[in-house]
Order: sequence, then C-alpha cells, then structure tokens
Amino acid sequence: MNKEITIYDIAKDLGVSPTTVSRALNDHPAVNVKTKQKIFDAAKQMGYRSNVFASNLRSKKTNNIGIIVPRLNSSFQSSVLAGMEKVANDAGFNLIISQSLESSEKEKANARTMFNSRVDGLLVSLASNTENVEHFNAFLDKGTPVLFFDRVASNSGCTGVVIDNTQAAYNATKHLIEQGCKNIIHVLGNTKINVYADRLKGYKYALMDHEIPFNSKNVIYSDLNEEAGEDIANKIINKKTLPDGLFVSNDACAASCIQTLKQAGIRIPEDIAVVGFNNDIISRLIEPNLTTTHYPGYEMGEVAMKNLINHLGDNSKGVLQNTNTITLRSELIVRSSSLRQKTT
Amino acid sequence: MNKEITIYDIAKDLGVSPTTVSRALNDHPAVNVKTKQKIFDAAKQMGYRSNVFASNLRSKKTNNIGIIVPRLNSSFQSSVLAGMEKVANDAGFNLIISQSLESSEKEKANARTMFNSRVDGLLVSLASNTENVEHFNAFLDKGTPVLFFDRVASNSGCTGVVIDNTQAAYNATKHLIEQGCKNIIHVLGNTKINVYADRLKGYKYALMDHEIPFNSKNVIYSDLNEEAGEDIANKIINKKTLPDGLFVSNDACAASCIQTLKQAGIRIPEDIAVVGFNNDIISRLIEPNLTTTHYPGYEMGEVAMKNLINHLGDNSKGVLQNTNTITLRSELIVRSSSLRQKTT
DNA sequence: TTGTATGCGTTATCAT
DNA sequence: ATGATAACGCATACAA
Repeated sequence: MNKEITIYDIAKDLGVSPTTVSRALNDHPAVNVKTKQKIFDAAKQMGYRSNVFASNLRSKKTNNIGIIVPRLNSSFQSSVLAGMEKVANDAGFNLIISQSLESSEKEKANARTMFNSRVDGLLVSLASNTENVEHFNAFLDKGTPVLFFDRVASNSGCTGVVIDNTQAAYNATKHLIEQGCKNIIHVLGNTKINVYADRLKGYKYALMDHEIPFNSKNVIYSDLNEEAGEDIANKIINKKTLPDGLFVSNDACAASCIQTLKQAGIRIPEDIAVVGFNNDIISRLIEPNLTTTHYPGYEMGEVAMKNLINHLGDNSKGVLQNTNTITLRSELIVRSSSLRQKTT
Repeated sequence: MNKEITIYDIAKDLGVSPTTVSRALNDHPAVNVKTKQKIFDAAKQMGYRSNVFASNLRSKKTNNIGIIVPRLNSSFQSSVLAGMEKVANDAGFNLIISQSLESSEKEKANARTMFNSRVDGLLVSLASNTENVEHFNAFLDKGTPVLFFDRVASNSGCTGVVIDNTQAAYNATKHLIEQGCKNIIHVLGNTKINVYADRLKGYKYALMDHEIPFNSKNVIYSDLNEEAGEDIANKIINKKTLPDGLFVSNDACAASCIQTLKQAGIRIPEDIAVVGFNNDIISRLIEPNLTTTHYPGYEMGEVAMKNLINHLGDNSKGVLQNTNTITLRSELIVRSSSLRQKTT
C-alpha cells in the first residue's frame, strides 16, 4: 500500500501553497494558467487522487444520490435504473442503490442508511406495504430532496414521477369492452400502492361509463409474478361462468395466465380477451401477442433523475414538496390477444 | 437546515469526553454499560447522525462497494445485482452501481470514478469491447480487491465468478446432436468476451466429439437482443440449405428468432430444433417452450459479493489475484423447442 | 495571483 | 473505564 499523495505533497514538490494546489485542481479561475498546468501535470505524474472524504467533510456535499426500489430484478425497475444511471453519470453523480424487497421495514432501514450516507438526494419507489412516508421526513428536515417515482404514497400529495394509471387502466378496460367483453376480470397488486389503486379506479370508471355493473368478485389480488399467473388462470377456469375479458396489471403474469388458459383449451382472444401492462419484451413474443400498456421506464428514470438534480442546487428547503406531480404519457398497444373484430 | 449534532455536542451535554462518546457509539467494549446507554439515549434524543466523511477520512475505509455492469436493464444482470445487494446490505455495505453500456471507454471512466470514490472493493462484469483490464490496476496497486463476474477478461487469469460456459455450450450442442441435428447454427456475441468465446469452444468440441465437421458459416455473431433475433431468423431462412438445429446464446434473442421462423412457416422443433441460454422467464412462456441453460444470476451475485467481502478484511495485497476462479453449476433444461423424439 | 490559518467531525494514540 | 490531543486531507475566509 503506497502512501496516498495529498495536495500538500504536490505543493511541497512545486514550491507553492496547498491552497493554490487546491484551487488549481478545482479549476478555480483565479489561478495562473501556467501554474495550473504545472500543478495538473505534477498531480498526474505523482498519482494524486482527490480525497473525497476530506472534500465532502469540508464542503458538506457528497456526490451521491440514493435510490430505493422494491426489487432490483424487475424488468421495469431495471429500465428505470438504466435511465437514472445515464443521467446521473453524465452529471457527475454516483448512485447508491438498494432494494426494499417489498418490505416496509427494510425500506426504513435502507432509508436510514441512505440518510447516514448523506446522499444529496433520494429517489424512491415504495414497497407494497408502506403505509406512510414518515421515514423520509429526516431527509426533508435536512433539506435533502426526496422524489418518488412510479409508486408514490397514495394518500399524501407526495411529489413524484408517475404515469396516469387511472387513465391507462380506463383505456385498457374500455378497449376490452369495445371488443365485446361484458364480464371482465381485473388482476392487480396491493391497493395500498397508488399504481394499483389507480388502476382499479380506472377499471371501475370504464365499466361505469359503459353501464356494466362492477362486481367485486371480478377483482383478483395477486403477487403478479409468473407463478401467480398460473393460480389466477386456475381460479378463472374454476369459475361457474367464464369471464370474457381479462385485464392483468403486469405482462409476465398475463403471459403466464394465457399459457395456462390455453393449456386448458380456452381460446385467446375468442373465449377470453386478455390485456397486460408494461410492454415487456414478453408481450411481443407470447402467442397471441399481448395487448398491453407501454410503460416508459427508462424515460421515467431519466425524468426523475433530471428533476432531482435540478433541485439539488437551490437550498429552498422542501421545494419539491410543492412541486406538481410529473405525469408521463403511457399508451395502449393493441395486439392480437384482445382483438376480436378487425378494426378497419 | 438545522445544525448537525456532533459527538462534541453529546459529550458536552453529558459531561463526558468526545472520545467516550465515539467509543460508545461504536460499541467499544471498554465503555461502561450505563455510560453507553446514556450516550445512546442522548444521541437518539438529540437526533445525532454519524458523519461518515469524518469517519472515513480518519479510518480510511468507506463502506461502499462499486459495481460496474454492462447494462442495468438486463434480466440476467438485475438478478445478479439483486443477489449482490442482499448480501452487501446484510453485511452493512452500500452499493455504488454504474453501467458501461458495453463501452470500454465508459467502463474506464466508471472505474476512475469508483477509484476516486474510494470504494472498498469492486465487482465488474466487463464491457464487450474491453480488450484488457489495465484500467483496474489502480485498484490493485492500492490493495483494493477487484473481482470479476460472468464476463471476465478472456486472456488473463483474472479472478472471477463464472459458470463453465464451455461445458454448458457443449451440453446444449450435444443435446441437439442427440436429437438428430447435423447442421447446427450457433448464434453468439463478441468473442472478446470469455462467455461467448467459451461457448463457441463448447459448440466446436461437441461437434468434434460427434464427428460433425465444423463450418464457420454456421457461426453468427449478433447483439443477441430482440431485434437481432429477427435478423438472424431471416438470415437463416435465406440460406440455401436450412439448418436443423439452432443454438442461440440468449433466450430473448432465441425467442424472437423462433417467432420469426414460425411466421415463415418453419416448424419448431421438427424443422429446426432450438436451444437458448439463460433460463429467462420468457423461455417458459414462448411456444414451444424453450430448451435453455439455467444461468444462476442471483446466486452468482451472492457468491461474488460474499467472496469480495471476505477479502476486505485481510490486507494481503492482491490476494484475489491468485485465488482460483469460482465456477458455478449451470444446467441444461430440456423443453419442447428441441425435443424431437420423446425420451422414455 | 498567491499564501496563512483554521475548521470540518471523527478516530488513533497515548496517557491516566 | 475515561480523557486529552493530534492527525486525517481538503476548502475557505482573510490577508498580502
């Protein structure tokens, strides 16, 4: 372990003061260009690297942005992260990422860690059983911006980047109705999460607007993963009257559903028209191709990160709290899993 | 912005020395239990949080581990990350994650950032065009362990966690041969990456062992993504003689291939038997179900992280350089996309 | 344009 | 079991 070079070493070597070295390295304008060059060269030659701790200690700023997601191994979340990383990296920020594994407890612990790590800002997509967001108050108290994305607290008017889940679900349901469906099942996750609560709303509104009575037995709560798809399909098959439409809040689950339904001899879309959500790659590969809602994950990541970074400059404590929610556009993509009558 | 509480504030409040406070907070054994409790209580009550910068500055240790992956939005990589996060979080480490976007230049820049961030250790899966790993020497020089996973440098005897790609590809190819295939196409990525170079080897060995001549025209280099699948399928369709076997190094690409082939009226597996790689969810949902190699991403993440953390304690510079490569078991999962004769 | 002096909050060292 | 003091490496207010 060779000794770390400090600005003092460089200063001594060059016969200037540490201050000048510090300024030069930070590209301070009030340093002679030649001196600056000399210092840069020496730094490089001596293998100097800035000590971020000392720098942070002094400047009270890290260059780290914290991110808490429910799960890392989710195709949607990883798109979001990719978008965030791109923007953050370009802006010179590091990302500290952790997952709550859908546990509010773990989310709190992660938030605590982030807090202690003194991230400059925090981006959060909430765990499914998170009831309130008090564990982020510590950040707000210190003036550290917190921005929610995709899954925001359903009650509070928290700042966040989302899609209009109500509208998206409305459109999906309306599409099924237009295809002649009258008995539509909706599969969704925990309605503590805005995402699912809103979609349920959209589903109900669409039914209402088309004078189809809402039946709570047509709502199935699920983990929305691959295995759950099978269970749901079996549940459907065992119903006394088969539904004619199925709106699943996730492509992987919908795909798995379709597979099991097909194995049971049910025709898609003739017997049951199916719509998913997310526009995952799988929706384009399953047969029949899955009608779904395009969910702009990468873009959501970009937007959320850009927005957060924009707010890092100003010290106006809690500005973000009053900022409006940013809603990204989503889009229903109609494919054959729900198409009964050719639209001309 | 309320003022940060320091150990001095606590010390003053309680009439003890800052040293004692520091010790108590770090659970040092040589502190009276009652004093300790008193300090803990005061800290909590006063809203104290440890200043990691000051701590790091003094102790010369961050609790951060850097990770560089080619892409964040890859189902395999996100599984790996999930495994890593689990282990790291349990051990009290933070993860700083960045993506190289398959660019060696960006990888170098990211490595530089990680270096300056003074991560305690680094986990890397290389970009496809990375020719050498000299940009990680800075870490090794400082005694910071660097561990590669999945994609390791093909030439050097770099330490890493991998699967036996040669064997896996051998088994996949052998399986196709056993299904009666004699003209097998292999689709793979850049052979600068060990992963693909090794699989090509396995493919060749299997042919050799079954006395099928190797034909370089049967090797297709590709990006292995969804779009590429279509192109490959079209390339295959336009061949003067259709192959009877297809071994694609990635499930998403294989699935996309299958879809296009089917649309062209080619029957899977009767006309062409297809094998993928990764055991992505899609392999279980496409029709016919895709034969593939199970690639233990989550486990790979866990193992790599555990190993790295184990090495953080000892200061024996570069221990990792001599550690053997850790090879995880992968497994061929036979499904209907390649099954021509029912095995009884 | 450059330098001096000081503080950021912690932990290591040595002492008691 | 506790305390006094000195680093850790940098950035800034102030001085020149």
